[in-house]
Amino acid sequence: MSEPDAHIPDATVARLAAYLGVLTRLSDQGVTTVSSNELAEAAGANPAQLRKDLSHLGSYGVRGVGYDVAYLLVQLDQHLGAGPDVPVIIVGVGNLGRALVNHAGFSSRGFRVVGLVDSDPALAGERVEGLPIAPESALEELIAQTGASIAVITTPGQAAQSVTDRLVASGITGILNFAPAALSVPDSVTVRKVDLGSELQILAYHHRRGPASRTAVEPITASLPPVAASQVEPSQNVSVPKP
Amino acid sequence: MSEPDAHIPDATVARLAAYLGVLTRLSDQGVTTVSSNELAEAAGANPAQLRKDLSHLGSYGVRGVGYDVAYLLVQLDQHLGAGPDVPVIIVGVGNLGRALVNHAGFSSRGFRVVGLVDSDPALAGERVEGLPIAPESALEELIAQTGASIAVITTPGQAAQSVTDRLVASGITGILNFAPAALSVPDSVTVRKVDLGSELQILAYHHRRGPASRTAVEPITASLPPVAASQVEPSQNVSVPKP
DNA sequence: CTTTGTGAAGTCGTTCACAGCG
DNA sequence: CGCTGTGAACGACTTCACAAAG
Repeated sequence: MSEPDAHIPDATVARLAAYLGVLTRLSDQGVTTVSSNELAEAAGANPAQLRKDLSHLGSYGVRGVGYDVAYLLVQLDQHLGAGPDVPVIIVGVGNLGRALVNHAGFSSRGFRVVGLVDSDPALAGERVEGLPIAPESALEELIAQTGASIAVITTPGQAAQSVTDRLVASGITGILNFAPAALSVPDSVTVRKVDLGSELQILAYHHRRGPASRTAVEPITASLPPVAASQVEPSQNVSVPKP
Repeated sequence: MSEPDAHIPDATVARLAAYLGVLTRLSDQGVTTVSSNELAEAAGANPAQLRKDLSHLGSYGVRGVGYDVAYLLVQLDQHLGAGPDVPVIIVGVGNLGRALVNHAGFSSRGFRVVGLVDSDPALAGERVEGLPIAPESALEELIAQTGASIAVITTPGQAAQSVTDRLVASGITGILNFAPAALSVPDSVTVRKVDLGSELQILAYHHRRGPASRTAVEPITASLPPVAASQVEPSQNVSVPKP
């Protein structure tokens, strides 16, 4: 299975994104070669799993040596990336929305926040990190002008579904949802949900079980409920066992 | 399996946390009864899965009727929760850290941010939402004084591991990690990782596959790599198919 | 001799479908 | 008669272990 176009499991895609991040850092550090052992450890994964994940894309390693960082980086980018400067808009400019405008993790991956929208008229026109906040009525226009196909929702839960419907109608195909609500979208749209409150709740649960229980957590891109639709929870977890 | 103490799969725990959030909202709205169908839809899950999840805790429903919202809420709280006002500290007071200090999703779940730490001396003493920023040297003291057992890391990636080591040494048992780094911790500590850059990358991947491919995303508490250790990625995703 | 790539086996989680109970 | 609770079937992901390649 070295052919590129086959179906790639969701769990694998999530890990590939993590590998990409690690590779970018290694490349910046001047590292030229990595073995599956090294890369897996840096990404919090299992070496065998990493090799299998990579095998979905093709054979980019050299037996007896490992992987060329620069080359693998390019290959991963071609499979996952959408080129540099992918436009993203943020809907809901509260504390969280503001914090994400210049988020380093976004820009380092080639994403750029090109638009902000908020329903509060008092915010219209205000600038955050140099970017003006558009009124909610300008949502469709903003998407058309910026060409964004990915949106981040940081509104209160009750506003999330109506915003989502408008985003979808305007051609958005990927949504990162921080609002505490299950979004309903067509199968053609992918949703990943990040529920920070649930994250702490999960940590509290493990704590209550006592320091003795070593219940593994979910890996970043562990397993997902493979459904035809596309609501995903970003709360992926990665278990880091001690091999 | 109606006995409480059995082992609960990580995937289930993550969903239970989501159910808890939905139930709280329903309760606030005055809803007194829900069926597995209704609750599952609101949480973005499958009715059968929800019933199975709940069965890990016991039989709290009434056949032919559904679940009593208030009662189920209490039961879930007892299994997941750690009581009201669970203390949490945040290490790394950048944009993201500041945004999380008064995050509504935290307080509504009973968590309260009681301490802030940053390595930048220039920030020491500054207040965020009324809470003073402590110097890094006071980390251990802060944990001892507040009794926090859960920490949120929002530092740059390179600082994450050293901070983690100190947190663990001070008795922290749960870590929510936003830094782009795989943390190494003992089995007794649970780590959940949220990598926002990877989240967008995953969305971009699905976009590239064209609107035709309805690759399901990972469910919030889908499958995890069950390891003895406890590094989890919060990037859980939930697929929301159209039943 | 080292490290990749991968079929096969094993494990875990989700979905089905119905018995059980109100 | 409706809806829950659950054993059993199914499917997916992970881990193993080794052949192949450099």
